[in-house]
Amino acid sequence: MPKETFLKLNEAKRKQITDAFLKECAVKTYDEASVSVVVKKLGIAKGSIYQYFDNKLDLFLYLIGECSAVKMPYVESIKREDYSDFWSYFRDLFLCGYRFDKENPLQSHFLHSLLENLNSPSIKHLFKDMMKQTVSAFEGIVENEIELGLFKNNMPIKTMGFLLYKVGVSIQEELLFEGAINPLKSIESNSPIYEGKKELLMQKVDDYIALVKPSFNKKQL
Amino acid sequence: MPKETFLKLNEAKRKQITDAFLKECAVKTYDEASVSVVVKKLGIAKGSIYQYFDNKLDLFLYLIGECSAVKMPYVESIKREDYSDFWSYFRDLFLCGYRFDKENPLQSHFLHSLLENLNSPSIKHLFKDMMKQTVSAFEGIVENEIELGLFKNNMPIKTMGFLLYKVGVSIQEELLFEGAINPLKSIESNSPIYEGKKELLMQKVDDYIALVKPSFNKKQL
DNA sequence: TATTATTGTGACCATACAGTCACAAATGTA
DNA sequence: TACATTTGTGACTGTATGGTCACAATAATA
Repeated sequence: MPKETFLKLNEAKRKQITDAFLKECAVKTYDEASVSVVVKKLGIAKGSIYQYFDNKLDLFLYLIGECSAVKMPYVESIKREDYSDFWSYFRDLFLCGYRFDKENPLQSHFLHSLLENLNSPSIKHLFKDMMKQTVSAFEGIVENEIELGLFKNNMPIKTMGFLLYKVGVSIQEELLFEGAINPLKSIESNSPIYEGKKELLMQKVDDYIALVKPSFNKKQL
Repeated sequence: MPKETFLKLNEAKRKQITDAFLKECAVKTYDEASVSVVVKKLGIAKGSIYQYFDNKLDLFLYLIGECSAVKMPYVESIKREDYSDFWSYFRDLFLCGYRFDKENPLQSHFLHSLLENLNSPSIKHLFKDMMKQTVSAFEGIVENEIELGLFKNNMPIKTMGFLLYKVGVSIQEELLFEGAINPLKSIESNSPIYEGKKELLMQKVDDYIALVKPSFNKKQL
């Protein structure tokens, strides 16, 4: 948690600092990201940062919290109950993500970059915990779909949850892998990751859904 | 490539050095792994290492090469042609991996640990290339299965290849995630990753195959 | 044995970083 | 204006690393 010194700062300066670190961390790993470098760019003293935050990790956690808070409303703007089919809900989640990305490029870039931090020496423990939560959320989703009679009930839930999680991640990863999106380039121009690539993204989502649906859905009799 | 000074070493010493670095790198990331530390453990001078290898990366690449060479025969001991069904071949590949692990624990540990290096700052470029090769190999597999009329031909091959690759990786990752295997512990006792866990591994493989098969296989008419 | 070639050594260099702290500047208060 | 409190500063510390190099020890050759 930031110290109150940081919270008492005027909004402009707070945003300036936050944004600078978001940008640094969106482009580099936690361990690569350098407080010294950002501070130089900002034109403020290094000591100041340590009057705002306990340490580098504290700062990083603050960034995660902020960006998550910004994204949350987008994700929560849709509810599973309003869909008869899981996959159309799943699909719309990506539309929400697209809107979030479009309206908050910097935060989107940062959250995307978190995936690259899974094995960062200094914070891998932390990320293991986060992943544990995410995966168990996916397990919950699977359980729910099974109760609804939509997903298969003859497969280990853990495996289904894990795979569903991996599918979600793979969509992003494959786009990256193919070079269809290029965060390092788009962040330079402060543009969203998926700028002008809505169709591309949703096509990939549809591909994955079509491919993966038969694995999860109960067979129709 | 190691310098010839290294190759001229007697086998015992060469193995001693290789093994020490394998162990270090199996437990830590490339960037975390420390030449200084290993050298201390070995009781030799740091300068010696730099008479054997150009630099740390050269050494690391040597380790990859050696371990791959050891694993290769295991993987190549079975051929797709000898199976009527892709998934039984896929399954047997894991049996081969199990044997390799059992007979070469250290090398197995090292190769497993490579997955944690995907985003290591100093070598991520290198790993992107390796992944590119792997994924395109999986695309080749998919293409072949399509030609055989076994896999669906109405899905993008790239996506199918990428997903198949992810499935393979996920098996290992989920076992790790669940704590079913514990490399950091088993390497301490020089025991294989899957010691006494053959059933566990193959059960997971079977689960994944059962789950994922409907996504890839052409529907029977 | 004397000379040369090869291998081994470890103090040392350059580098980079997170985090500190004595001090300075600015702001608030009376 | 005089004092107190909060905020800002940047040189400095401690720490760790990969890599070097002048030199020492050993092995090979004659």
